[in-house]
Amino acid sequence: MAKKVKLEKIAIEVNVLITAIVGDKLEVVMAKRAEAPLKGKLEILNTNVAKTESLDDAAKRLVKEVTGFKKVEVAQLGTYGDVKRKPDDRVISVAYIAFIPMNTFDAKAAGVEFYAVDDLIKSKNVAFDNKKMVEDLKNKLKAEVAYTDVAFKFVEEEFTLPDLQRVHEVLLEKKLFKTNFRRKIVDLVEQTEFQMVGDAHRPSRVYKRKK
Amino acid sequence: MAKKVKLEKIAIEVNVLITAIVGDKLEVVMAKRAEAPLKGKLEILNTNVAKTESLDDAAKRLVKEVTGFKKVEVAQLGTYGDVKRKPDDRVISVAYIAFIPMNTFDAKAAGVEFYAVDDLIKSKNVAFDNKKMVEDLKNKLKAEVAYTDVAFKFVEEEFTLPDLQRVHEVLLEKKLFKTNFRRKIVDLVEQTEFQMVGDAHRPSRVYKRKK
DNA sequence: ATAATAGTGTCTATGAGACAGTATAGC
DNA sequence: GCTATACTGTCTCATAGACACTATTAT
Repeated sequence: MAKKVKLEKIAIEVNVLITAIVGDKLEVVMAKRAEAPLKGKLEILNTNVAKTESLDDAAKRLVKEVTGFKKVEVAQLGTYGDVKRKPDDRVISVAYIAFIPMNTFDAKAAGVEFYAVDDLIKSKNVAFDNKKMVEDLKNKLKAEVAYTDVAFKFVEEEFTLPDLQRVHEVLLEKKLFKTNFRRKIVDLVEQTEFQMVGDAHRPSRVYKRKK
Repeated sequence: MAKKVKLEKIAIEVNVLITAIVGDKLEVVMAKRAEAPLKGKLEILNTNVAKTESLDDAAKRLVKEVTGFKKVEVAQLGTYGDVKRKPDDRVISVAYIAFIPMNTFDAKAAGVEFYAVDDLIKSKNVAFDNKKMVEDLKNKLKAEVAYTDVAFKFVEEEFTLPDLQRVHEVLLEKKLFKTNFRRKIVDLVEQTEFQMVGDAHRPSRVYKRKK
């Protein structure tokens, strides 16, 4: 019954979808390919994995290089291993999501660019199977926001409830009522002694997660 | 900013957690290691990936070899890439779940053995990081049963509602009320013209999924 | 008839959805 | 004052939990 299979080493890389809520859109950092194949098309940031680093560490290293952050949070999205996913070589990609809290990363200053996930999904300019990864990203976040704490990863340690609500709304792709949203998360957060000022309206209170 | 990284190919393999509901337990096929390192310890079935097959195909091939099934359903669990996850070589494992509908696979006849997930998690006899994979399996299924159709993968195309309920109960690790369970899934299934006979009690109707 | 499990009807408690209202900032 | 958004109270309706009841089979 056992079948003989040729044992060859296959190249492996890590792709990282650097992801943030920008305005009222879910966005991800993409790069224009500088070389053939598919020169000029958009691709997800990627790196090789060193012999001496774990997959998680490779993903975090890439994010730190791009953002300059000391600490980054990543989660696996999935591993993409179709034979012809890249035209030339056989490369298996372990895709990670990196969560960037809103308004903490100046992409322009870092020399990279965010793209709206919904635009990428409609685009014809995305390289390899990277559109599939972006779709999987969107679907995974949408599914998980309802029953996990993933939304907190898109805000800083201290945040306002309107901001946190916006994260939920963007990921769920629908508006929520303030009352109902707050009722649902009130047990998970606690007020700090701060509030946001400077806007021409009632200031929002600053909260943090309850331990 | 970019860092130079030694480019070496790392070995990759596919692990498959062949999973079924057996009685009122979640179980998975494990094998006793015949060779060092960790000879005698239990490990998840695994295979190399051929240059010409996708990761999914490698996982399905392994399951077909073991079960003799023509058609198998698999889903990715995650990819495990710590540097020292195996003592000798650097091997990255892409772990898959294979769903075996209840009472369709005679493990003894196939020369393999099911182990209860809860026992494995308590055991000191599991090789490498395979206990982590088993834990992840359990947690993923428990989380997903509530909001996905994963429970249907553990029953055949035609099934009884008591069986489907048992799948939910085992994965959720709690008893459910018949009425409430049926109310929740009634819209997803339709009765066939069959029923189960032979038991000393009222026969259960046979259902199938609604399209 | 008895035992055992399948299947149903329905009360109640909880939580989600909707909306109206009040509060507080800048201008 | 006006405008804009933060925040709160509460009604209603849908769904989940609990439990009592009936149905049908083998022995």
